[in-house]
Amino acid sequence: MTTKHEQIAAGLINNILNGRYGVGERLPSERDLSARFDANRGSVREAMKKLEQLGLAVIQPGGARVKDKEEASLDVIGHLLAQSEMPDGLLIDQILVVINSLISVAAEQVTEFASDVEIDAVCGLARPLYERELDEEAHTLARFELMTAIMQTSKNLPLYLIARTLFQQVLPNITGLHDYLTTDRQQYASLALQLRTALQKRDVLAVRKTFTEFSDLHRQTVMRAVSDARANLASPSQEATS
Amino acid sequence: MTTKHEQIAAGLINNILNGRYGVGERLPSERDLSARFDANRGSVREAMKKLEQLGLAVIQPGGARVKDKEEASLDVIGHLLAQSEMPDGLLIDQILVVINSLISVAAEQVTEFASDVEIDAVCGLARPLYERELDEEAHTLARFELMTAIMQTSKNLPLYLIARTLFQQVLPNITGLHDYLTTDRQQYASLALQLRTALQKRDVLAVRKTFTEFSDLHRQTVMRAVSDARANLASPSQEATS
DNA sequence: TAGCCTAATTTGGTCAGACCAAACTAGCGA
DNA sequence: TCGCTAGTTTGGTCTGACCAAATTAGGCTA
Repeated sequence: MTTKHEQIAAGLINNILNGRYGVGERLPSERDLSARFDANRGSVREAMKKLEQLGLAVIQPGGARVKDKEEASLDVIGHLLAQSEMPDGLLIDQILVVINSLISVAAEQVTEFASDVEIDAVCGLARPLYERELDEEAHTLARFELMTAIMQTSKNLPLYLIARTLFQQVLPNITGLHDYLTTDRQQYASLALQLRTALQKRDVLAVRKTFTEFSDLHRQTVMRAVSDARANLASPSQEATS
Repeated sequence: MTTKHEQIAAGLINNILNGRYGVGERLPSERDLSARFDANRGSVREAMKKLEQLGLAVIQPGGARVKDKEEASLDVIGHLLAQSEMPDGLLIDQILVVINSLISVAAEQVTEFASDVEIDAVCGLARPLYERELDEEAHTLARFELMTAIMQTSKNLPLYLIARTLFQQVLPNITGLHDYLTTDRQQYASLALQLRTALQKRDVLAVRKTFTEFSDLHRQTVMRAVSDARANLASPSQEATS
């Protein structure tokens, strides 16, 4: 069971993201909330603290007010994705765009500055993509691990923190998509090989090109799954359990 | 005066980032800390909540443990920059690399999808850079505003949240650099003009090219200031107060 | 002596009730 | 109608307490 202040925070977050509390509006007082959630005021305060950290509310003497989503922390993304049963396709696409951009930068940094050992380690993580037969879930995981490794090897802390945060927000919210994923393993394998040779030759241009293609492929794959899933959700057929 | 839990949190954050508490090590208990900071346990708990949100510690029954910086939230960047009197040049450079990458993406999105009105608004924000004579601070602010506008107009929420977070972390920590900034206004002006025409023609390639140059220039400017500042700090001369 | 298992202690999670200062509100008076 | 004031509400902090889980210490067994 989750702790009480987590439940309270989750409830408040949902209410805010659903628009049940408008921007600028005052949230109920801590004493109100403690009564409503049948909890102690201290617990409510801890939940409010979380809202403040998420950037969803400002807490001041006199009352807590709802802030605009655009002023929030990056961590709201996960909550936004979790709002509806099937995550918002547009939002996922936007996230992928960002990740793709960051991973290109990271890959260039790696190509230029990483040690041979580090390059080898990264290449090792690319291997499963062209050597082994992986099921959908394992394939997704392998891709994420490869990307994470590249980000980490880039030694760019902010970049890595952003990527890790985004992954953490996205991964738990796309489990429902696994049934709809149709991964073109062939193409991924060819790209993984391409990446390996480019990295080992330290060919920045080739790496960049590979990642552009890799990104496009990745984005197409996910977006196709999202639209399939949404279509299926709209008119559920016997495929739902396949 | 800041609130008590903020003071406590600040103290703990510093101690962690300074390495006074090693990774994996157990933090003092809430009761210990409340005695040490002469505060109530509830206040300490609120501070701990902040640490947890920052990703600097995990809190479990049995004790709170320090996490690795790499598992932290993006918000630690600001605290990292604030650690030393003069912000870490490498870290700032890494941040700029990320921002540059993101703004390129945003600019491309804007060029392709933004309405004419939005394009005009962005161009309006570029104007001060080539029309007016701005002092260092105003120039920096104008650049930030232009970048923020582009990010916002891109309609990519994650991208915008990341950029805004980074700006918020960086801006308060580079005020000490203003005295060392030597901005090449000529070049900025020319690039701003270039950007305007490229945007209005909706020429993606030109926009991309402009932003590559813009980014390089920006990065060089800031990095020069950082190294100057650090040199001056190492051997303070009469210039310090200029 | 080495290793395991139990019991005492410590720790975080929650609760109740209270006081203060700042912010807000309603009502009074000019 | 406007402005000021008194009362109320709100967040910030404090004291002290109980519970369950985790940790630790100790004793017991092999």
